[in-house]
Amino acid sequence: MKSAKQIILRLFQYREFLMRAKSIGIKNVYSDTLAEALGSTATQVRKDFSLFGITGNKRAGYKLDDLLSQLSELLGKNQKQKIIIAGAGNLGKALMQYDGFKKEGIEIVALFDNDPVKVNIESSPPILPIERLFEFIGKNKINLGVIAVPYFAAQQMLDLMILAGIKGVLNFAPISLKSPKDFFINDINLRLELETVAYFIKPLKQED
Amino acid sequence: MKSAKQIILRLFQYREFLMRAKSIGIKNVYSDTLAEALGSTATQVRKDFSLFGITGNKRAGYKLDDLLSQLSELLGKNQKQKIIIAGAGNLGKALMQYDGFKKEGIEIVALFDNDPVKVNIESSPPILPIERLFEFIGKNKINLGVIAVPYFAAQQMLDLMILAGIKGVLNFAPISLKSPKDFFINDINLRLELETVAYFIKPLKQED
DNA sequence: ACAGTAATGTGAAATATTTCACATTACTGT
DNA sequence: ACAGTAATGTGAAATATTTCACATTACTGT
Ligand SMILES: NC(=O)c1ccc[n+]([C@@H]2O[C@H](COP(=O)([O-])OP(=O)(O)OC[C@H]3O[C@@H](n4cnc5c(N)ncnc54)[C@H](O)[C@@H]3O)[C@@H](O)[C@H]2O)c1
Ligand SMILES: NC(=O)c1ccc[n+]([C@@H]2O[C@H](COP(=O)([O-])OP(=O)(O)OC[C@H]3O[C@@H](n4cnc5c(N)ncnc54)[C@H](O)[C@@H]3O)[C@@H](O)[C@H]2O)c1
Repeated sequence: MKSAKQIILRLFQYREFLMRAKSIGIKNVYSDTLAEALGSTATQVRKDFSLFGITGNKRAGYKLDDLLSQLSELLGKNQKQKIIIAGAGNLGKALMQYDGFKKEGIEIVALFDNDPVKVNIESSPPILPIERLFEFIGKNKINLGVIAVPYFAAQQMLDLMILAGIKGVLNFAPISLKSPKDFFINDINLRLELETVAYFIKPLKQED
Repeated sequence: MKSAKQIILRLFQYREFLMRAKSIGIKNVYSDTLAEALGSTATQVRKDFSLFGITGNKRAGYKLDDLLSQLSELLGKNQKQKIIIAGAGNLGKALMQYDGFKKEGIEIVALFDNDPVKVNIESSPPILPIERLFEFIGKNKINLGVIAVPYFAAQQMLDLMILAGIKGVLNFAPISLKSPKDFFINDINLRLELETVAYFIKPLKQED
């Protein structure tokens, strides 16, 4: 099984749509429905399912509840996920205040910062001094971290997290981090994502 | 020329690294240097360049300044880019306060919100009432927008932006938006990005 | 001056991903 | 009861992307 990041992201998107469809009372969907919703194709949808052994009903599409539970199981959404965030700046706090994680079983259990002004053990989740990161990860068996510190602090933060037992991170620092092969890093560089849009909307010169 | 989003993103990453390398006094780089820096391969780097007609010096790699200016030209970084943000919530404000855009020629000229409490025409950039979005885009010839409103408001926001003359958006709302074919949308769903990491660090069952 | 070599640049091969084409199947309607 | 059909599921084909292999070239060192 390859499970490239792309396919997994699509499976999450299918699930996302299905949950919304369920909430408005829909009971059955077709590969076509999913395709339409994501701007993809019906074949793509069925191929994705086929790759993971997810099946529907010939002629009658997919029972929404069944499909949803198959996807949830596959994607590991039946377990809760605790995460910590390194860096309680603009982005760290935006994530902290976002209310969309909880209902998907993602709990931000703490943020960490080296700026005493940012520290606030009373907030929910608490913002703790960075010195407590290592111990906290171990004690609470956290395996997923978010890196929202400036780029020059990102590698040391990652090293510390790895040492403490973290297995994968979502990294917002605009720098390519080094890690062991079995460690999973998902890099998101928001500025580059913005610049990419800018590139594609530029009037083309003589490209063909 | 295909110019898939992926390649363009890599070109931006090369540029990113080169700027940092330049700042520490490096004058020459090799495809190997770039590959190492991004966790890619030297062939990939040269192939990417080759596809866009970027050339170096056989045997002597690339002169950093030359390469940088070729990439900058190609990626359209010689022009400034003005952008607006719809939604001055957690994420909109995080972007507003981020200081890394300006030095890359990206200027957030205004945010827009329908919550009077959020509006602040004195801030820099100003947070304006949503009613002014349409007129503002037209007057200031903005062609790039960011969607940072809740998902239920995202499509109407996009429609409005398109009507006003926007050519592409970075969309944070967790929903697949409909737009004309020649309109460019870059979707970023932060929750799914986090869930993807969670998926990959799960102890595998019997996948092979 | 020139041999050795370490780099680029790029077709071709390999691999990954998407799309096509169609056999299979179960529902629907009479 | 059964013919028609509208859907799935999936090998095979097509396409896209990455990697290989190596000819070319210009620098380096003597
Ligand atoms: N905010 C954005 O819109 C945006 C856009 C693109 C990229 N990014 C990147 O995301 C990351 C976070 O951005 P931000 O805007 O939240 O930055 P920020 O400066 O607002 O916050 C960074 C936080 O990290 C803390 N910090 C610094 N060094 C630390 C250390 N060694 N240990 C612990 N904490 C430390 C700081 O005290 C601060 O609170 C940065 O790498 C930034 O380049 C952010
Ligand atoms: N903050 C995060 O970490 C995070 C994570 C994942 C996804 N998202 C997505 O990003 C988007 C923004 O998230 P956020 O956390 O900033 O949300 P938020 O609720 O903090 O901010 C949304 C803002 O949009 C404004 N708004 C609502 N309807 C509007 C309308 N019709 N016109 C103009 N303004 C309107 C609200 O007043 C608010 O200020 C949302 O779609 C959210 O689902 C955010």
